[in-house]
Amino acid sequence: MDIAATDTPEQTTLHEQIVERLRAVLLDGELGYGAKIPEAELCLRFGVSRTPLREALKVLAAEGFVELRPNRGAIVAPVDPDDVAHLFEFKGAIEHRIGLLAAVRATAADQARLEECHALLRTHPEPSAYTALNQDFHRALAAATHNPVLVQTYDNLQKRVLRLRFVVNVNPVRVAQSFDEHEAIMVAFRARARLDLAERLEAHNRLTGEAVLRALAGSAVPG
Amino acid sequence: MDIAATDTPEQTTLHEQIVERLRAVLLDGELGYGAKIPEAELCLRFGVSRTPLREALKVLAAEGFVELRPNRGAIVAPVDPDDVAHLFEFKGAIEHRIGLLAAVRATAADQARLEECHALLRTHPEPSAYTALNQDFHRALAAATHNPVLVQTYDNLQKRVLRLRFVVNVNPVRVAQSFDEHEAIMVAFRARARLDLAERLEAHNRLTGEAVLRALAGSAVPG
DNA sequence: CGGATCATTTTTGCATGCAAAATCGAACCC
DNA sequence: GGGTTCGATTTTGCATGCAAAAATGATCCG
Repeated sequence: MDIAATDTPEQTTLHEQIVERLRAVLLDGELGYGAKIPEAELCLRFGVSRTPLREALKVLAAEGFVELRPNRGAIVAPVDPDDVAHLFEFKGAIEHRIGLLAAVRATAADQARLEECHALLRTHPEPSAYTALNQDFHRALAAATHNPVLVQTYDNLQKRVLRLRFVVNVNPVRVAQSFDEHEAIMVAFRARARLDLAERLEAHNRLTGEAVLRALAGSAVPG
Repeated sequence: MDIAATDTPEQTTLHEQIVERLRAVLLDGELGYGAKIPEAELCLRFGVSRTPLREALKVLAAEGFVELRPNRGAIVAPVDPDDVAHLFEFKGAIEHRIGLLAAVRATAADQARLEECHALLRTHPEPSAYTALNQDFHRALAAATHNPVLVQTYDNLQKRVLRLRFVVNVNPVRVAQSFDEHEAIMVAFRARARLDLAERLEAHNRLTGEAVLRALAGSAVPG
C-alpha cells in the first residue's frame, strides 16, 4: 500500500477552505472596514451552508480579521489608528528579533531565497507589484530564523498590516525609499551583522508604520 | 431608559463560554497531551450541542491549544520539545521588548500593581502558589507596556507555556531562583533602567525555558 | 412635520439529522 | 499464531430546522 504516497495527504476540510477564501476576500479589501459580513450571502457565494462558514468566522476572529458581535453578526475588523500604531510597534519588536536570529541562522538556501526576493523587488519597482514582493522578502527573512512559532505570529501580523493597504494606497515615494532600506538591510544581512540588521529591520518597520499612520490620519477611515 | 446601565453589556454567547471553559480544562491538564478530545463527551459535560463546541474547538486550534485532524477529530496539542524551545525563544523576544517599553511607560498604578504582585510572591513562597502568582507578575509587566496587541500575543504564549507545568512539575529550587530573578527585575524596574530590565526579563525567560526543557528531556512526554 | 412605538421581516445562535469517513472487532487466510 | 480483510459501530463534517434576538419600516402621537 503505497509507502511513498504518504506525503502531503493534507486533506482539507470545508471550513478550512472557507477560512482561506474568506481571509483572501478580507485581505483583498473587497469589504470595507467595519462592513457587515452577511452569513447568508457568503454561503451563497461559497456554496456552503452556514455551519462551516460560521466556524471559519470564529477562526478569523481569533486571528484578528473580523469582529464578532453577539447576536449582531460579524463585521470586518474596523481600523483604529491607535490599534494600528500598536500593531506596528509590536511588529517592530519581532522584526528586531528576526534580524538578530536570521543573521546567525540563515542557511545558504535562506540567503539565496532572500537574494531572489530582493532582486524581484529591484526588477519590479512599480508600486502595484510592491505589496506582494515586499511581503515575500520579509517572509523570507522571518523564515531564516527557523523558528516556526515566530514565523506564524509574524505572518499573522503581516497580514493584519496588509489589510491596511487600501486606506493608505501605496505611495510611490515610500516604495522607492523602502527599496533603499531593503538595500541597507541586505548589506547588513550579507555581512551577518546581527545588531545592524536588527536595527535596520526595526527602523524599516517604524518608517512604514509612520507612513501608514500619516496616510490614515489624512483619509477619514472608510467603513 | 437607564442611561448609565449601558456599561458592560458584554453578552456572551454560548460558544464563547465554551472556549473559556474548554481552555480552562486544557490548562488544568485534565487531558493528557495528545489525548483525543471526544466531542460527544464534552457536549454532555458542558450541556451543549456539538455546534457551539465545534466552533470553540476551531478557536482553540487557532490559539494553539488543540490540533484538528480532518475527519479524525481534535486532540490536545502534543508537546514537542522543539516547539517548546521555539516558544520560549519567541517569548524571550517579547519579554525583552516588554522590559524596554514598561520601563518607560509604566504609570504609578502599573508600578503599584507590580509591587503588589511581587509582594504576593514573597509572602507565598510555596511552589503550589507559584504558577498563578508568577503569571500575574508577568502579566502586570506586560500590561505596563500599554500595548494591547503585545499583551494579547504575550497572554497567549504565557498560556501555552502554562500548559507545560504538568510535565515539569514546578521545581522548588527553580521557584526560589526565580524569585531572586524577580527581585533583580524589580530593582531594574524601579530604576526604570530599560536595557537592564529588558535583559533581565529575557534572561529570566531563558532560564525558565531551560528548566522546562531539562524537565521535558527527563520525563518521557506523556500522552 | 419630527419622533416614538409596535408589528413584520430578517438574521443570528444553537440543536438536530444525515451521509461519509474512520475506528473497532471478528472472522479468515497463510 | 500473526497478520489481513471485511463488516458493524462510532465519530466526524456538514446541511437543515427552529426559536430568540435584532433590524426594518409602517403607524401613531405630539
